[in-house]
Amino acid sequence: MAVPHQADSTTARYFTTAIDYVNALPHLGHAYEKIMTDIMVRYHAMKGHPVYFLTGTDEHGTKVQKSAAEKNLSPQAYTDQLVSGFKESWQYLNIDYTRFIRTTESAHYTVVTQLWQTMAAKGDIYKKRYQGLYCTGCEKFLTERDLSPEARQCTIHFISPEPVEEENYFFALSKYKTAIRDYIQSRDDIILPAYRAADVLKMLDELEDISVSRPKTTVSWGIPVPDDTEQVIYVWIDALSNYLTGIGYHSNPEQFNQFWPSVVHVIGKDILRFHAIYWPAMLLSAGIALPRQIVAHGFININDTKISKSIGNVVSPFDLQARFNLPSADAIRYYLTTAIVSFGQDGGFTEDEFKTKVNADLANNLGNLLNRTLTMTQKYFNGLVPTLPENFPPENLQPENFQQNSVASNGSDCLHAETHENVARLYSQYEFSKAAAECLKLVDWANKAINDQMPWALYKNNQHDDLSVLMYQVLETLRQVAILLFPVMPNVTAAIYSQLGYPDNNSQANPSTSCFKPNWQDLKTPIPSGQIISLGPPVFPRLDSELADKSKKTKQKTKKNETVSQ
RNA sequence: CGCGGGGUGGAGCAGUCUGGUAGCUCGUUGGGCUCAUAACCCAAAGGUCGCAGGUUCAAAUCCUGUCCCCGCAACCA
Repeated sequence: MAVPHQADSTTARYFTTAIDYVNALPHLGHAYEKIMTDIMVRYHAMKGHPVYFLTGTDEHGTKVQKSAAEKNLSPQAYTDQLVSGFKESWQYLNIDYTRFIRTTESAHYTVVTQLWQTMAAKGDIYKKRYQGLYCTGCEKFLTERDLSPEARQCTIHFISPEPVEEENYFFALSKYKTAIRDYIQSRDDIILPAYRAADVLKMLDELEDISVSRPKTTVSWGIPVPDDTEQVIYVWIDALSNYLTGIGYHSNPEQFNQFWPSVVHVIGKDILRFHAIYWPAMLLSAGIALPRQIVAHGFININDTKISKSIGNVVSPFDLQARFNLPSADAIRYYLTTAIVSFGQDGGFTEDEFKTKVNADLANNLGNLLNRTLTMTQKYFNGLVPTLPENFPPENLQPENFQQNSVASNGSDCLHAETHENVARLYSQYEFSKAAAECLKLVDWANKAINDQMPWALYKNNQHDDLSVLMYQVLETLRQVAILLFPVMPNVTAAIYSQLGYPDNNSQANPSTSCFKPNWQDLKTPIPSGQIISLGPPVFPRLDSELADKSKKTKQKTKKNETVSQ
């Protein structure tokens, strides 16, 4: 999707993910959203922009209350358990969040209570008797749509719902209809992908006030309504306002003012309604500036089916780690990044596709390029980054000046400068799959350069200058690829950098977090000649490599036999 | 007439906004190379872009109609 370039007055960016409801451990769907957001954050950090990254968990409500009771735990103890599972997953996936918020934090209680009071003072919250049809199976009120047209029964439980009367607080949502329409139309990139904005505008037409509380008798696990001991605040105000708590709306005004409202909410397409309508309305009511952007991503299907516990196709990051013995989460990050080419669409995961994609792109192309390059550097240059020939004109590092089959260059001041610009543009437009593809083109270019110029032949023929330039170019290309792909794969790129001979500050205390924190400007500081490379084990071993070897060997044997028999 | 997304070589996808000889990855077949994780490089075969009309000198791309798949209820992003 196209994102027009805009000159924001501030470069600060505040990225949020949806907070996850803690009723089960995270799977690839959860992971996708966090990884996408993490890439945004890492990219902007590389560009030198101040960034703040909030993620967390939504912990109130009946389901948590019920699940906790089933396990004989207090709701708090129950959520504590699950939350640590979330945090472990995010740590494994290298989700580099600034703050992890839990809606059960006392800081959040303060913000929610205050927000409620502000909205109430504005006259936007009122009490209303609500009569509805309650299904004891669903444990909720049904709408007309939930009823079978003939029997007027619940379409799930096939029982007739009972009329029940409840007194709830309502939020005057419809009052803000026009203001929200204006907001959404104020720029063409408030909601991304753009086609979703039209959807939201349609929803606005039939907008009614929403119920924002529940009787304590129904839900006790929640934040109490101020000055009413009988009622508990329902999900909307409780959950959405985490974005305020998380940036220090109440506790850290300085930080809040630095980052608000340059906030980008990254969410699933299913909760767009709440973020594009309810949330702005609440903010308008409270007199708080509206978010800069709402980015609605698509879903990851597994084996062509929606992720679903009842279908049983849930795959967690740890499942993959165990199944493929992954050295780091980068394979998962890379796969999910490239699984959806057009941001906003759905994508798919299958074990076969995962293996194929990771082997082809990361092991065969990127990993193997590093390996073959370093081996040759070891062999031909005693493990030192070659020195360019005396009086070598720097502009001759341009691929098109050095060899014919080269990537295009616009004549900027360093190797692959045009790619740098393309990748930056794609990252800033959330086109991560295309950004990664652009980086892989450099890898292809280098693999081809080696094949075309045959450094082993140059070495034999004592064409030392040509050999030096070629190998230098390839080493420098690898260095740049490591920087460019850092947002997607923080681990592998760190390993590449380290094997290229850069000091590795990887702390022993926390090996999963590398200290490799490249800056976009580093692209322009080429690898120093004479640097001692550090050839190590493959940064990206093939997945299931024994099997791959076997099948290939069988094939070759067959081939040879055929040749012999001829 | 509910809303939205999608139907492009064997598989998975770009391209559709801004019409102009159909592109990428994987797979298949043939060849090359030997530095490498049996990886890498080259070449070939394979699609009239769901279907039918229309606009146009020209349509995957615009317009109309139509068929098929998926999501819009819980668990769940």
